[in-house]
Amino acid sequence: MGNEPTLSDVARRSGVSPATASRALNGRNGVNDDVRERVLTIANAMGYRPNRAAQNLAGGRSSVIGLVLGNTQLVHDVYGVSIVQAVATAAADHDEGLMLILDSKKPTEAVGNLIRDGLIDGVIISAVAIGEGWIEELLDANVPTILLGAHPRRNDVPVVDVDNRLAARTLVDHLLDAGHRRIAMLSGPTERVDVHQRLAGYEDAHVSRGIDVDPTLTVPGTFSRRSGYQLAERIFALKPDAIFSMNDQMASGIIRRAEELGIDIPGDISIAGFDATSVNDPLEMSITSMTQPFAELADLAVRSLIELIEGNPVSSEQLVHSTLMDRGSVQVR
Amino acid sequence: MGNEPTLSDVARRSGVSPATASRALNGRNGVNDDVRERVLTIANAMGYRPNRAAQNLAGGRSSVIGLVLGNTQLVHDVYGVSIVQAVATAAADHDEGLMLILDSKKPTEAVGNLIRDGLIDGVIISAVAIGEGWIEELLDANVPTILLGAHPRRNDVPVVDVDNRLAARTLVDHLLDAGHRRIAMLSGPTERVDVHQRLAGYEDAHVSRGIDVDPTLTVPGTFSRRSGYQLAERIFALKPDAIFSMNDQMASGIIRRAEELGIDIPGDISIAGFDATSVNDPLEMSITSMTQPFAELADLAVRSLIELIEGNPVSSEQLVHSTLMDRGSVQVR
DNA sequence: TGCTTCAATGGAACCGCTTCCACGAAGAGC
DNA sequence: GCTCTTCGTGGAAGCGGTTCCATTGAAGCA
Repeated sequence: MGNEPTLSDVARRSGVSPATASRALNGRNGVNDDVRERVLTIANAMGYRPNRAAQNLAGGRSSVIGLVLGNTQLVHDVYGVSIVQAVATAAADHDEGLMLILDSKKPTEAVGNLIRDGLIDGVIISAVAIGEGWIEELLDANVPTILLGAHPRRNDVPVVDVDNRLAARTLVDHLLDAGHRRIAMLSGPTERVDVHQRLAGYEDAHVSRGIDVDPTLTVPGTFSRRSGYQLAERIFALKPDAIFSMNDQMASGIIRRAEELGIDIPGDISIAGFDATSVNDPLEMSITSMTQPFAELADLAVRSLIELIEGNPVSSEQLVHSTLMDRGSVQVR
Repeated sequence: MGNEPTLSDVARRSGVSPATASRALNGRNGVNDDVRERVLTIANAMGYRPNRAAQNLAGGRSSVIGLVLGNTQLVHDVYGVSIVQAVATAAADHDEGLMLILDSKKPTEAVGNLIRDGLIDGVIISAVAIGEGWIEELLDANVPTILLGAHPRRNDVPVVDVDNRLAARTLVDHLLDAGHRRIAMLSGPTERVDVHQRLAGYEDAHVSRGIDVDPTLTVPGTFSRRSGYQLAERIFALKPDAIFSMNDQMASGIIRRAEELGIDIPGDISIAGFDATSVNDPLEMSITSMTQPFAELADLAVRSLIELIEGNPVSSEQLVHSTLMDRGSVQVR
């Protein structure tokens, strides 16, 4: 089995210099069209693939990006898993390698090393990692970075996220349209930006109809299913018509508790979630929810990161639209 | 901000040639001890880190390995997720980068390209990917490969796996010890090797006590929770004392159905699972199960792959021991 | 027609590291 | 005391690309 063809091989076969061959293959201009075509054809015929290590050494890019998730326990984290899967796919689509960085011990160092080692060109940091102090360091480390989900204290790093505010508003509008008026909300950790955004959306929906917002209807959760389960009774005690849970996992916990208490969902209380991950467990009741457009988010994040790496400007906030999935857990009153 | 120090910088500062510095840093012999120490100290002080792309170009290794999962939907796959997390951690522990390959479209090409591009040195293929035809190609492609979970038709590739047969036997012994005699089994896809191994373990346990194995007690499932739920009634109809489900997810489906049918677990029927992932959902009943020692498996796989990459022999099958987690879903009769 | 300008191309340096090979000095063997 | 090894070391050649710079020939212009 002969060795892999190199650029020189292609050049020789094409009757040009390596320099020209390189230019032709990389779409640089200053190459005659017929020459370019010939080189391309021959390279293709030879099954030529550039050696990335060499490219990287010479040119600076490795064509590998990192995905940082911090020390999440993926097993408990549907959102995180979805992100991983989506970003992996998006990266592949853009012909980028994807390096997974879960190292919980010293991620700054890990990422810094990866960058310095020349192994990756930039990183996508998932919101699930945000809040861990080391991220700050990383953000200051001057590596091309895209945040997937906003950071509470940094607005100098481009963010890609779902339009949380609008999504929440859409969902609450749906609830209001269905005739509900006392809409309890199970929110998430208050330091999270998306939580605030969704809260704002909740308020938007109320305000636009002149309905007062009752702050006592909001109960802070932790995004875990258990948290929904445990806080369910407290929420039921608020006597809501409907419950807006900031993710499906908590909603599922609430439903579980409701079953035990003999509360009929959606007969007695409507419920709506977020992330549209309830599809996760086909045995659980499906939940009306706002989608996280993972594929879109991931694609946008990867594309933006590439722009950043190539030195192009990227707008500081890019929001992706979420759509309502009506799955029947909201009943018209 | 000055540029990263290079090997030459270190060499110059140490008063030696780059060649010697390289040898010193890489632990090659033929370097005076005091020289080596001096170089090491200085390199350390300068915060020197080798540029991997350069190392790779010159030496051949990239210090990045791939993890191939095929086109699984991670969201539905606790096992797969656990593998990802464990392998990521293990790779980091061994100072290897981890490239995630989920590309479902043309993974052979993807992996082949990654290897040829010089981006990764070898791959770990998870059992969840096995059975997809392209794996065959990949295995023939002559890249260092470790299988995490046995392949039905290949024994020429080193395998790392849990000792399925012994584990199943241990579990069934536990059931038998508890006084159960009619032990129904919800197995997995019959083409899977681990399924056969666990079946063998089930038989081992029976045979060693002179108990006849009743093949009608075995029902094939698909490892999904839904499958457990759907097959539950069929299993209940077998009037078993106990059920051995080949993973916790199916067991959880069975339990869900039992709840609905008013069957008391473990009062009426004991149940035991596999993988010990039931911890996944704190709201579901916990299930007596055999552990998948993910951390160990991953570590062993990574270490073995490194051996392979370095040209050292690796035994064709390495089994990791599983332990019984008694979580109370088995009741003594 | 003669000179400038520019597009197309090749030559060569370089990215940072590893390793082969040559060389000198010191220790071993006689 | 004089070769023969052996050990420690430096020089230099790549690894496979990219890119700067020089060169050339043709087109453009007066």
